[in-house]
Amino acid sequence: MEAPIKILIADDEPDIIEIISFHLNKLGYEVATAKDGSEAIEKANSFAPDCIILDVMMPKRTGFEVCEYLRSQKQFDKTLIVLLTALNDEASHIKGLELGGDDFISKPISPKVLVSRITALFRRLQPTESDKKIITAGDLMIDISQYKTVLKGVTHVLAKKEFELLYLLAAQPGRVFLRGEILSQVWGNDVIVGDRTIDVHVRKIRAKLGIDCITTVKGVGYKFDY
Amino acid sequence: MEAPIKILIADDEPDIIEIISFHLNKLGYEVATAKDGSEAIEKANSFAPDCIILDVMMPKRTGFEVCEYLRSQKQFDKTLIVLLTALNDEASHIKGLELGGDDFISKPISPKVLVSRITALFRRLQPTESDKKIITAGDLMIDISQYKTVLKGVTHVLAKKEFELLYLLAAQPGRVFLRGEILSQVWGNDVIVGDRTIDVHVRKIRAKLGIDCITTVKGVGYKFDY
DNA sequence: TAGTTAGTTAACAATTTGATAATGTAAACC
DNA sequence: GGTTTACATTATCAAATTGTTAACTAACTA
Repeated sequence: MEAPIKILIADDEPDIIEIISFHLNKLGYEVATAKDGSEAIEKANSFAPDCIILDVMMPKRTGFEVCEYLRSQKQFDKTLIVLLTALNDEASHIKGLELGGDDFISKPISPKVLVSRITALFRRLQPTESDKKIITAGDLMIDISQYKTVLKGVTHVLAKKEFELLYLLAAQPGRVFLRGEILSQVWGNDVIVGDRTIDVHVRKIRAKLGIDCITTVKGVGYKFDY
Repeated sequence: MEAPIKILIADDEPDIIEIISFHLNKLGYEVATAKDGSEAIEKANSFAPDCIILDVMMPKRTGFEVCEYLRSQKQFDKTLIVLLTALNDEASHIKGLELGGDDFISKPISPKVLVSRITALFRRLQPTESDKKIITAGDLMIDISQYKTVLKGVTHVLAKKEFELLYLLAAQPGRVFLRGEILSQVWGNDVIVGDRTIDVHVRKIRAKLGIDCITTVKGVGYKFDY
């Protein structure tokens, strides 16, 4: 995510708001606050936060009501909702989660733990992070999820081994890979192939892309340089 | 998900295992258990659970160690990890989450709350945006609620598996799906079918729609591209 | 119960890919 | 200047992968 992550805190106790804001700000989050349930809904709409921390016991509308409302609105589909409460009874805990809350934390709250839990939730929310593996270098783009390379807007289709070899090198531009490293990474340790095989594949990549993005380091190996 | 959700419980106290298993089973989850850290890792590999509940204090390997190990393995990327502990100190709470845990719960645990929290975590894992029932790409429309595809205004009726395969690929256009992914998503992990089965279905889809919207990536898999 | 449909498998054809050998080339070394 | 060394190039062939067709089975339907 490019823009800073936005978090809305809704609680009627100014002390709580202040201490949580302080910790979240310190970590680079953009924070907005609300002092009751109605304001929480207003701010949710205007601020469009990525995460909303809701005290259950608030004037005007309870955290439960706000949570239920937010969950009924499509634009808050992906918004994390963390419910805070002084009550530690099982029933409200379960109710909070059933209304669509992502976490339910009983007071007294350690700000560090709260922040830690929110971080854990955000981590889970980024499923594409590990999937999206796109390397870009100048006008060359290498996308492993699509198994394709795009150079100056033109897509070039590489064979499996060619692609894997290019991807390995391009993942660490400038770093020289020994022939042995390349063999074990791309071909695996079990397969036994000759040294010349690498040369041939390097040549094919150069030919297909039409650019010399792979540099030979004589007597050592190859590196991606573009 | 077609197949039942699998949960692994690791705790050295048989009572805890029994009561949690009971509740999870009742809700239709498939449950496996382990009595120490080493067994937890073994079972994680053989059982391939969607969620792992780890007691922190276990013989052989602690929950922290197991958690750290699992997070270092790529195949457990998407596996939920819930840590249980008798200690309620802030430091281990934060440590557990930083090691990659998705939730951290202090004992004594209410089984209902535990189950409720796990459900909340799973709910978040479900793709909300791609929950869209209708996929459109150019003049092709794929409607899962009616199980039909409309191309240039003409409705084409695909068989169940054909449709599910097309739907999976079309949900993420351009993304290459490995054969293994396709098998586990469309056919499920338990069913064993040959590789040719996928080819045949792809062929049927191409024939019925009359367009080549599925591209073969040799040695890798298939992708939707239109 | 015969006919239909979906799903799967098997067999073979078509295609692509990968590895190797043979040869060419350029720099390094003596 | 000849020799050696290292890498590049080309051509070829075997192996792997996928496409296609046909046939079989199970479930459903009339």
